[in-house]
Order: sequence, then C-alpha cells, then structure tokens
Amino acid sequence: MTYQESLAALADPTRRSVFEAVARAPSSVALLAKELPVSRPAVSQHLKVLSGAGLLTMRAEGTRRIYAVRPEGLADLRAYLDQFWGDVLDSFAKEVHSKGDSDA
Amino acid sequence: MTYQESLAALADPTRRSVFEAVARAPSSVALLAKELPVSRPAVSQHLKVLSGAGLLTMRAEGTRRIYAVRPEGLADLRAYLDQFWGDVLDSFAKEVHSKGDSDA
DNA sequence: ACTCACCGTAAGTCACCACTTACCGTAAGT
DNA sequence: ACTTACGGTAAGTGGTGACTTACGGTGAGT
Repeated sequence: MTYQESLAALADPTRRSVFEAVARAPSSVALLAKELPVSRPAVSQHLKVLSGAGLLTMRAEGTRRIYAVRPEGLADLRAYLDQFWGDVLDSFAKEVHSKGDSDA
Repeated sequence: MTYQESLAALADPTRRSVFEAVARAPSSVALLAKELPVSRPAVSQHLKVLSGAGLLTMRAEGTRRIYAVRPEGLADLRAYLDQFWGDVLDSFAKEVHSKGDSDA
C-alpha cells in the first residue's frame, strides 16, 4: 500500500545511496554520513523518509540508532511492478488480434 | 542501467497514472489527456520522460502516436530490487551472529 | 488547396524538496 | 557532575520539475 512512498523515496539519488549502504550492512547515522557526501542531518532526514515508506527499520543501541532494510517494503514494491505483467501481456494479445491475421 | 530514470519517472503520481493507463491498454496522447486531470502537453512531456527511461515504446499511426509499455524496462527495475535480497539476507545473517548465541 | 485533428516544443510560473547551519535532548564515559 | 558523542528537529535557501498557454509542423479528409 506504500509503494507510492517507496518509489518517491528511492527516486532521489542521495537517498538511494543511503538505502543501498544500509542494505549492504545495517549502520548508524554518523557512520552513514561519513561515507556519503552530505551532512549528518541530511542523512537523518533521508532515513526518516525511507522509514516512513516502510523500507527501513530502526533499532536503538545506546545513543546510536541502527537502521536496517525492511524486506516487506521491498516486497511491496516488487508486487506493484509485477502487477503490470498481466496487463502488458493482455495488451500484447490485443495488439496481435487487432493487427495480425493468424487468428486460429 | 536505466533503473535510476525508471524510479524517478514512476515517482511522480501523475506520470505514474499515465504509465498505468498505458499499461491497461496502449493509447494515444489525446486519449490519455482526456481521462487524466492534466493538459495534453503535460501528458506529452510525461510520455517523453517515460520513454526516455525505457519504460514505454512509441509507434506512429498517421498523426497519432500510440504508446505502449516496454516490458524490458519493467524487468530492469525488478532486477534492481531483486539485487538487494542477497544483501538483506547477508545482513540478517550477520545480525544473528552478532546478537544470537545459538552458534552451532 | 483548405481545413481539421494530432502532437511535440518553447517559455514562463509556482510549488516542492534536498541541503545547510544552528539548536536541543539524551546516553555513556571519567 | 561534567564532558563528549550521537542524533532528531527547526528554519532558511537554492534548484529542480510539473504544469500552463502559445506556437509550429505534419498527415488525413473533402
């Protein structure tokens, strides 16, 4: 149901980098900010968006917040894309019928 | 390789509506503009972006341009998402090892 | 040849968003 | 108790992009 937010979240290059880094290995905010060309608050904001889209989960560890990928978020997005396969195949079938003559 | 553009293209709600309409059935620009709450030029611009991302194909039919979904574009996006499953599973494995004690 | 429908592009405007600096709260170390 | 590291939020700014109207160019019908 949140595939819209997921798409919007992953559309931004920097935010996608954040997501990819977390996917490689769960990490803290400061650590992510160190390996990315943006400030720590920027990373924090991106993590908020990604979490809001259901793509990440957060776990507190002292003052650190460890972010990790939430597989269900990825699954939702995949399901949205897969939904089109049927439509596309139908469209192709109709195309063939309206143009081709190999009816039977 | 164009999954970045595909994500950016599908991130916009209106443009996603255009894509979904085309997925239901290949259509012309004017026809799409009729069923959407935006002007014809806006639709035309969206179609340009979607085509540029490799998500749509175009076929001329007189003065009409019939747009249809390009399955490979969808496949590329799916492949990008699937790429993370391995990473996520690895992360989980490491998480278990660093926290759990059921080693053997 | 004229007209009409279809469509892409140019130019301009407005809203949104990614980023920064500054600030404040909180948990751990000494 | 003090200091230090960590991180979320507020406020302000610049750039990008989605939309509009206006225009030009092309193919089909008469």
